[in-house]
Amino acid sequence: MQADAPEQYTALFAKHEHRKGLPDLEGAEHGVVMRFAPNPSGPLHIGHARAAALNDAYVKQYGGRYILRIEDTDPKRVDPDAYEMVKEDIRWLGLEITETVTQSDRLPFYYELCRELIGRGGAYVCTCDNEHFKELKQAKVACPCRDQPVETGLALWEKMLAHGFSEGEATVRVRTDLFNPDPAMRDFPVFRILDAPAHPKKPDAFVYPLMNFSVVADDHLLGVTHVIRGKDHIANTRRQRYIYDHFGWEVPVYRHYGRMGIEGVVLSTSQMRKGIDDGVYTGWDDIRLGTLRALARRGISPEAVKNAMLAIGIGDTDISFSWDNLFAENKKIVDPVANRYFFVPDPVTATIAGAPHHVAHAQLHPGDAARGVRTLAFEGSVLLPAAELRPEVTMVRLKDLFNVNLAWDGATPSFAYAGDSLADARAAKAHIIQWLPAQEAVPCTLLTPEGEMTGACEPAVRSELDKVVQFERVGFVRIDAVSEDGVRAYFTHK
RNA sequence: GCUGCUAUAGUGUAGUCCGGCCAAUCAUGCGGGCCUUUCACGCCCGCGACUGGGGUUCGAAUCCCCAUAGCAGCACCA
Repeated sequence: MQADAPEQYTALFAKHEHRKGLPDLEGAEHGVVMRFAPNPSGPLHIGHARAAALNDAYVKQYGGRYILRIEDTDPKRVDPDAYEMVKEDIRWLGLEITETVTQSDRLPFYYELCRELIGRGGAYVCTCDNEHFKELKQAKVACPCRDQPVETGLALWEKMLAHGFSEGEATVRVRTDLFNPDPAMRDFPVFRILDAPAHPKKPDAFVYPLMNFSVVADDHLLGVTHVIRGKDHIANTRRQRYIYDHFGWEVPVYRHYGRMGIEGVVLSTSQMRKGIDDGVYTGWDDIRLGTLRALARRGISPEAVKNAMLAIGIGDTDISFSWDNLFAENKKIVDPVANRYFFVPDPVTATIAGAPHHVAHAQLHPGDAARGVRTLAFEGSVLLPAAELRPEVTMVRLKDLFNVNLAWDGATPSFAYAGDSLADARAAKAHIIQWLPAQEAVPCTLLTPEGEMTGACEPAVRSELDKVVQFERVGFVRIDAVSEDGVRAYFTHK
């Protein structure tokens, strides 16, 4: 059979091979041009990461260009600091951006295209009151401006550009279909006048394109072939087709992925900004926020973020984002590289009777002896985690050191050296716990989503600033700050 | 209300276009075990899903209809 019909044979089995990776994009065989188009209202958050990572992955898969387009055509929603923050976040994510455009730099280009669109009869200048227009639209009735001759439209457009109208007095509308069953499609606006606030980058501007116009203009001029965005843009895609049709341009391939619910962090830019201003959050990287910089501060690697987003993919179903899955991706990346250290939460000082002085050597990484060891000198007393010292506990083993017997006088334990034998500890089912030499422990605050945990860590942790390490038996943490007073670490995950 | 989209285990995802190999994939999570001087890593075993109801068919996760649920849009935001 295999020899007779090899093609059918392979097809038979290909069908049920389980696909991994992203689905193919139609028409992408010869490369793609894609874009990531954030609004500069604040730093990027997890929601942005999905669009950013998906587009990035497809450009890498098919080859081509990846455009960063800053969509700053609404001065009300522009934070001047966001331009730089967005770029920082993109660098952190490791996107392979090939070029960057900023829409506020391109206003003359949009104006020229608008002139052309009006000239083609594809748009008109509407001077109706906005509320009135809405009523007409609902009733599928043309507003008086709709029938204006092309010359009138062009003249009114020039008047707009000459500031002959103020805010709200004139808007450019695309001629679509008043009988479209979806009222959202009917003669939607593409340019409006905004007298205030001034645009942070273009203080003299007052005629602004709406997103549906600038996006089409740029996508066409930049040669964008494929667009992957959230399904909140489905209606915009349909609107944009009208503009493409008026110009006679070729339409890109679109994919709209479903809504992603994210729990446990704040994502709304306005809410974040208010919280920062009010002093509720320490900044854009406060770990209670869903920004990428907050994730970075918690010790999440950019690769983990991208991998998690690619695993979610471009399905149009609404999904809920899983922190567990992100953490699992991160652990795969971080576990092989993170050095191990002792951190003793809620430390109790214990003087151990009868113990010889001893220098312990603990591996920096259990899977990689070549990385070397940390040395901890035992000189009589140690710090132990209070949670391990419960009245029913009669023996513990200090990891990489020796065994300790506990004798309880009521609630007060006393500690005595119990030999070096690991076998003894195993026989006694003693917990193997982390410890620190009392004389050289460094104060350490561990910040978790649940709150602050105070404790102490090894002195060597001081050299791990900005790195993710594992506090043995506690979890992975990122060393956020090192000072005279000690170490501050953020809990990443188990 | 109008317009459109979607529905696979706790979570994410493959399979759905072109019905049979699907008593349904992989990951994560959870439970158990092994390994281990970490409650990490690794390995093994297990748990767990085709929204409901009709229809077409020899045969339906896959096609059709209805229901239900969720989501998006109906901005001079992006």
